[in-house]
Amino acid sequence: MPARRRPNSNSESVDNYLKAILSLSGPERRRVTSTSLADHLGVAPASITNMLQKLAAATVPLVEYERHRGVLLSPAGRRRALEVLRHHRLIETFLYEILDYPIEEVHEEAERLEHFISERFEERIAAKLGHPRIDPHGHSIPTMEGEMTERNSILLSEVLGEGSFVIDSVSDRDPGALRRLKASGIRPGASLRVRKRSAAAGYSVSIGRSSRTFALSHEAADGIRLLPSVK
Amino acid sequence: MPARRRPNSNSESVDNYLKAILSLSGPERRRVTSTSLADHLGVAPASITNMLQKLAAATVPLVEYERHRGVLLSPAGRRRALEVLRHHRLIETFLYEILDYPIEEVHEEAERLEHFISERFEERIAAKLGHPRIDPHGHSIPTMEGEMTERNSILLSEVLGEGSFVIDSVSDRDPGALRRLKASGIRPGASLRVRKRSAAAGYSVSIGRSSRTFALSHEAADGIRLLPSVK
DNA sequence: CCTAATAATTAGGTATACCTAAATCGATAA
DNA sequence: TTATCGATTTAGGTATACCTAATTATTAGG
Repeated sequence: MPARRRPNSNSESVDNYLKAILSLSGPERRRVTSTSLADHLGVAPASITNMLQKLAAATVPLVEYERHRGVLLSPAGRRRALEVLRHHRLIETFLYEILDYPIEEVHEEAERLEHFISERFEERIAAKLGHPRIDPHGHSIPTMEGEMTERNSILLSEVLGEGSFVIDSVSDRDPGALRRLKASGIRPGASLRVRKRSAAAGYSVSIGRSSRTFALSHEAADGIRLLPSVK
Repeated sequence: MPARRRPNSNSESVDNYLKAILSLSGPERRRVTSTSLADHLGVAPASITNMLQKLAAATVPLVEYERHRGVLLSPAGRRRALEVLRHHRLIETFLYEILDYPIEEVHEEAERLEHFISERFEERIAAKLGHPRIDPHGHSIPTMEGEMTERNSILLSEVLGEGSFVIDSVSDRDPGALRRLKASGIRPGASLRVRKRSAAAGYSVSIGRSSRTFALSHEAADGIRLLPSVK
């Protein structure tokens, strides 16, 4: 019994499985496959099956699991996943606002600390930050009650034609990409105009009032969420 | 291989063993017995032996261990122990100063987080706090280079007669005791006068200029370090 | 100097969270 | 309908960090 740290039986690993399922199942709460979890978490598919069976068999089941049919979060699993996600985004905001971290470094630190902070820590940084609802990447922060407002943003990679948008959020998973986007002025709230799209070359976009365009790969476009421009 | 988190092969458990050895071996760097480690860490003596053998056999040994003769930290072990101790005390100071934690709650949170913060986090909170050298309990914070200034304070429990002192530090290990001490005005920097001592009943002391005395058990006296009053 | 008590170690086992290799399931294409 | 292929699961192992019970060292007393 090494983990006397979590009396709630939620280890760091369990937390990460729950977060991954939350993220991959999307707002529509689709069933999530073992393979996509294995990819997302970087572990062997067999390990996924093992863990899902364990999570489903717990006294308070954290997932709903059927062999060969993927998983869904149970209410308890969803609750915990949202709590960890809240931790993650509060910590990111805190590192960025209070400790002056460069934006591309907040994710990695939050990814570790999210599992270990207490209720008190959560509450104190939230208070210090004025109970923020959005993190520095533009993602919304679940409430203490486990509610998360979903904006109906779309991925830049789903945009087919030209048009004007406001940048909703930017993925935090790749620090290098994030640093490059920052350098181009791509950050939540900025306006973005799609000039041209080609299946092969990706996108040609411009930011703000500038007429200078630059290229974005499809991969980069997969990390940028947009809202229709209100203008 | 669950802990890809620590490429340096220092798990949370290893960190805790190193810290315990550092603390128990004292400024004189006495050899530390398995039993005292088992007590301090709350694990079975057999587990101690196992871990010490592992730490001593590592490519870069973290302890010097001889069967039946106790352990000492190796240079590498001492370096890591002081790094973790620095983390602990910086985090405590940070929680107290920046996040307005009650003094008796900082220890437990720091105990968890000390293992997981990055170099950057350490550096940022140190900067934010103005590179403090003393934590809120009066303990000195090791430098980034792994040096720790030792003041030659004495334990209240070692005081035999009457006398006047300045409180150097207060143990953080028991939140309840710490809360009671705080309520009595016992905190680093305050002056303390020992009025009476009896082997059975403990101490009768007064704080500051007050003539009001109160009682301290021997147990409480074991958590209070004193410096001679300079007056 | 020997023995009894105490301290420390060895032996053997548990749970977590991974892994690889082998087996099996299920969806589709002939 | 069935053969096939990719997805998934089962079987069997590893390492960490604990545990208890049994054994062996050390040390202090008679």
